[in-house]
Amino acid sequence: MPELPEVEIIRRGLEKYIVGKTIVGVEVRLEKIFIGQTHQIVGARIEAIRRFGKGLVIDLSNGYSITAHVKMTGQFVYVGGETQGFHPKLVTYTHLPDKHTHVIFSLSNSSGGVSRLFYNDIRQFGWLRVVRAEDVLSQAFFKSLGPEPFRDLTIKYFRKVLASSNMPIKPLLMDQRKISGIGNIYANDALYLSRIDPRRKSSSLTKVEIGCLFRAILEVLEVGLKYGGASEMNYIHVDGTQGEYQKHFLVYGQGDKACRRCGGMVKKIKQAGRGTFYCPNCQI
DNA sequence: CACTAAACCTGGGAGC
DNA sequence: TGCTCCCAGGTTTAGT
Repeated sequence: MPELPEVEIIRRGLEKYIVGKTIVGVEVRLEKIFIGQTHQIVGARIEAIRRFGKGLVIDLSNGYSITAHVKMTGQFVYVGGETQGFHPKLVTYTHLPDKHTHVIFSLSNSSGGVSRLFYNDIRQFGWLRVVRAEDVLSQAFFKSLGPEPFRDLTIKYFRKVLASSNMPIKPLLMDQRKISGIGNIYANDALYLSRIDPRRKSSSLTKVEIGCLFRAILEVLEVGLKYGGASEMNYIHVDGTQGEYQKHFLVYGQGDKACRRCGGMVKKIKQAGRGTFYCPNCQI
């Protein structure tokens, strides 16, 4: 379920553990996951980690970058001296690689110590792609992304997008071409927080409702970040620990449970093929 | 162009 | 124990 907060937490983890290290080897165990040639990245130093929407970019010292998308079940897990053996929340990844490990990077630090970064992905939907640094943003995925919260998404643009769409508001929030970073969990929770029915036609929202929803989006993403993301399915941090936001869901995953605001029954419906949770009593 | 539906995959849970 | 069926959701592609 990685959305903006989860991918940002992964970005920070990669920044902490792999920036400054040199790639000394790459083992690709599942060809379709890794698009590119391993010789393009072996020998290069990792310079920076960037994020655009739910996509990651690992910039290397030789003019290449590795772009990545973890989709729903991808994991980057670093195993080295810095992460070994003392985390109370560690989800035990000392047994890596396992059958879901598709790419293994061997890294070395300036004093020659070797560590490893594993890319695991149960459902194999994610991808890693080697591209020239200058071509990253012209790659189809990155090119298609709309503005994102906390960066270039403005209330003015948000009003314009909503006003010009006949879609229900919830699928619109998840449309990465219009706004990037929001997925199913945070779309559900932002609409709940702003008391808006997810089925409402986007263009029917009033100026006040739009302002309220805009603030709710920033709020839920911030809370998600604060708790280290939602480890509902397979998402974990680069050091192998779990996020906690799944313990603080407002309405996501609460089907047939009591609404925490009014006590009414939370309803689950399907919109554009995705599960939608809302309280029919307090979301109007 | 807008929009929908299926495809990509595996694991976990329900029902039998 | 083990079978079938369904569900999870972020793109990506095919189709209307």
